[in-house]
Amino acid sequence: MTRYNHPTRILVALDCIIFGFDGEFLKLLLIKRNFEPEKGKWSLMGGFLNEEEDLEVAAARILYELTGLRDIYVEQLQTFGKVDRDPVERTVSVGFFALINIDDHDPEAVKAHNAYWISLNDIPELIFDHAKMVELARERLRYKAALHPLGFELMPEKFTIPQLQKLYEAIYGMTLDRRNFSRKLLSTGLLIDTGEKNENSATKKATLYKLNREKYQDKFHEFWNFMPDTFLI
Amino acid sequence: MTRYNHPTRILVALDCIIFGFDGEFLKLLLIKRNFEPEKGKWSLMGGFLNEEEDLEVAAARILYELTGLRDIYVEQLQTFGKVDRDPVERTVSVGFFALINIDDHDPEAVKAHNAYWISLNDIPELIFDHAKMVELARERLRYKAALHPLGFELMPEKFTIPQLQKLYEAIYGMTLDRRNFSRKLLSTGLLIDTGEKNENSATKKATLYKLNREKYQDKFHEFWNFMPDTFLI
DNA sequence: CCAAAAGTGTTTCCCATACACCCATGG
DNA sequence: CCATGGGTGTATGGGAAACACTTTTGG
Repeated sequence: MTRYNHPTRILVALDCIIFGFDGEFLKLLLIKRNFEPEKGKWSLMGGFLNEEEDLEVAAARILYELTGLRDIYVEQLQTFGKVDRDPVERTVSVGFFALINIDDHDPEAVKAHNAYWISLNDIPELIFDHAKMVELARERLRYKAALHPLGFELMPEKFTIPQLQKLYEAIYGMTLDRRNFSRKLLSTGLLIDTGEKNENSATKKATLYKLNREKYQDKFHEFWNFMPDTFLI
Repeated sequence: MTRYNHPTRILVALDCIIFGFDGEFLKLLLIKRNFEPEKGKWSLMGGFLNEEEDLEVAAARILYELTGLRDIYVEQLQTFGKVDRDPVERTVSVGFFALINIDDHDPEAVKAHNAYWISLNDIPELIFDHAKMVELARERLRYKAALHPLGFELMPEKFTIPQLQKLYEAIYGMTLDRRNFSRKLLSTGLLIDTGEKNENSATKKATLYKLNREKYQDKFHEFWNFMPDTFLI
């Protein structure tokens, strides 16, 4: 079998930055490592690329292994390739950015990997360059969520507008005007009124909406404007 | 020396999508391969990642080798990792997106690599998945140039507003209103009037501007709006 | 009846758009 | 003096932002 005449073949790893939202805080699914290397420390969920496996397939495999979920929102973040990023051996790692509904994950799988949902405000020290990956993923979320209706990926099937507003306020660390936010969202035509109300409320029950999936697919790449003009990245 | 107990180490390649603008057309720097594999066919400029070399350093090395330029605009595009993307051997390739002033490149280096500037309208068939890389890079350029003052990277040191408008029209394949474009650009405060005029003109000579580099650095990541609101990706 | 949260309405003001007009230059 | 392209001015409309008010619910 023919091969290239180049000496350097390298381990290719994948690391997944997995976001969730519990109604109040933005969270990441992190692993308290009960295996080597760096046993006992915190890290992202990762794995190695196999010989006969597409890169995206490997990412889906690793995400499924930890969360029990398929067909979730995943995009490539960036590839990290500093020589010394992994002290064990030269490794290039492709970072993947995932958004899931925090209620959908399989608790068994998460527990089996010794993984926990950690608020973005309380991220512990992470191994290797994982902190840099998290920071970049956070910027990417802030960037894209301002322009595209990304936030729905973090919501349950049915949700209220105030819940969605809380998500945006968590992403950007700022408060938003209730009335303008609601109008902006409804004007996108992305919301379908389910006719139901949120029963978990001590006051006026908010309307439960679901996502208009067809329109969401069609218009996802258009530029929208989910944040006030006064907001700057 | 300790190593990971994983069997698959893979060649890591880099491929560079290099954009230039000649005043009329957007162009790519492509290679007519006079070496194996796929000798005689067209491809992007690429190379392999070395053992003791950071990924970004490798990209800069490859770009320097072809153009003779350092400190140009480079960003990671995406990593391509289909199993069969390279028929010679399993190879993962990191795509890099570069913007250069077409007049600055070293013609000797370009000639030595048998490279040519090809208009984006006339891209020939490319090897492997390079056509996909080009398409993605093109989308990235269209995306970012609408939001950030990226276009200046493709301009010479001194340029006129009509020249810049021609660039945007080439990127998006549409005509723009002269007067609104000019106002929008000037209102950013990114342009410094050099006091000189473009002498290569048969009619009224346009003002030559240069980029306000400090402001450009500071404000690059803010959201701007260089395209009409009616424009959708 | 009251407090807290959800929903709807209104006014104002800025800015993007779509125009028209004037200026400079070479032939 | 005229054709071509560069530069400046202006009216208008839509939409974002900043507000006030009403409605629903549980206690």
